[in-house]
Amino acid sequence: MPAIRTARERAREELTREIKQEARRQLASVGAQQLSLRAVARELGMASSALYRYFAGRDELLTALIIDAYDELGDVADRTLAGAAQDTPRDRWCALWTATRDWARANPHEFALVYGTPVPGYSAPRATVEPAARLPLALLGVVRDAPLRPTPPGPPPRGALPGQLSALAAALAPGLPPHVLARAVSAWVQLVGLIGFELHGHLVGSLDPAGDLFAWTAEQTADALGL
Amino acid sequence: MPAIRTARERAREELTREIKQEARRQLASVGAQQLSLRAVARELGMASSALYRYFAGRDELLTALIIDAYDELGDVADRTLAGAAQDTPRDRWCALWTATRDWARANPHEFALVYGTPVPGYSAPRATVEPAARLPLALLGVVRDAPLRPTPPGPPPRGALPGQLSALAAALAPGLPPHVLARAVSAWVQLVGLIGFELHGHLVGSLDPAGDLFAWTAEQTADALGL
DNA sequence: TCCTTTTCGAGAGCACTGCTCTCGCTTCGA
DNA sequence: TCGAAGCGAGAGCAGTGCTCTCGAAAAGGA
Repeated sequence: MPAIRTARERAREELTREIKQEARRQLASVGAQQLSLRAVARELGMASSALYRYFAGRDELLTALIIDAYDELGDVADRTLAGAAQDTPRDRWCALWTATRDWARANPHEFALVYGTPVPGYSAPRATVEPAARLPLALLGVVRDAPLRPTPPGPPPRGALPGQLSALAAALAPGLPPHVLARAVSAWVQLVGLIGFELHGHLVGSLDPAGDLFAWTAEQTADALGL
Repeated sequence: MPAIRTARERAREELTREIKQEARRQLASVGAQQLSLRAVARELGMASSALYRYFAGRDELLTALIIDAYDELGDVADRTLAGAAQDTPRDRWCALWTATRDWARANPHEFALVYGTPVPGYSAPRATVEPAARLPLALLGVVRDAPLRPTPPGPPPRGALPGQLSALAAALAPGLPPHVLARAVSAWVQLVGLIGFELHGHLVGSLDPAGDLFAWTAEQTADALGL
């Protein structure tokens, strides 16, 4: 019954949204480190102390922004896949890569917030793991649902890795060979790592602009997976 | 003539070193974000304002720490290669990977400082690029000096990438085929990306502990390079 | 309708931060 | 020897996250 709510509840929900919205604006313009509760309150025309009625502190506000960022990236992935339903799996894979990079370049601070250095003493709350998994799940879904060319097995997993891989496969992609799953994880690391390198300037002077390197890496990983 | 210096010069050098040392200690314990000039000064028993005689500000102090961290990582790489001079190139490659991960796990805040989200509005000064290049150069050196098994060429580089790769090859590893150089770059991204994922908790619950995944990735990249 | 309980916003205040400026003291070099 | 330069300390400014209290407003039971 979302219609019959007290005026207080509606106001609270609206203000919570406005606070997040303004915080997001500041995040986009100055980054997470410089995000200031007082500045958010100032911009909203309220006392900074009043903000604590809605968020327990800076960390909780940042957590909300992290979840939003993960969800937005997950939405981008879902939309991309929906728009490429008729394409080959390989094209869907590359489309996901491109969409992720485009989002990251358009929202560098949001990308840094979720895939960069965590804020100190901050450990991701439970609520973040589900939205965080959306992008890797979308990537894995393309691999899972595709007819894969056979690929050479590569180096054998050792130690705890075979168990970890089979547990992961059982939960997410039953039937996927372990070495393919391992390569999918590698691809995910490459996707995020390469975007991070580009955004944080580690490629400046050698491989910047990185668009073509990025496209090559997407194809390289698709090859390795047998897509 | 480093012997004949005024007392002032010697004191300045020593204090500069002590400031960096204390800052490093704080960096290791609380991270870059929480690094406080005032706390450093307090610990050294001096007024915070006096610190500005030695470093123009927090950013400059952080830059000094960044350079130190890159150099320490470079030293680790050099020492590792020196200690593995008799090993096969493949073993040298894997030893570099392991040493890098070990250093990162022992110095997570330093790793985050150099490979994590840059501080806001901060762009790496010229002085950092040379020490920053030491680890990738060491990795590339192993590949350059090794007899490589022929590997399938993989997807062709397009757009600006062939030019970037040949310029890079000309400067660092003449004669290295472009697709091998591209894979070396990919491997570098994977090395740093995987360590970042592990340190920042992105693998918790699925592939953590990540030691065996890491070893597998090292071997996988070695295979791809023909090592 | 009244009255209690809960919710809320504002303000003051605390303990911090980075950074600047000034004021004396010490050291250096001509 | 004496002026200049380097240096440390202190006060101060503007900003931060966060807490506490107080009065007003809304909510809901009697």
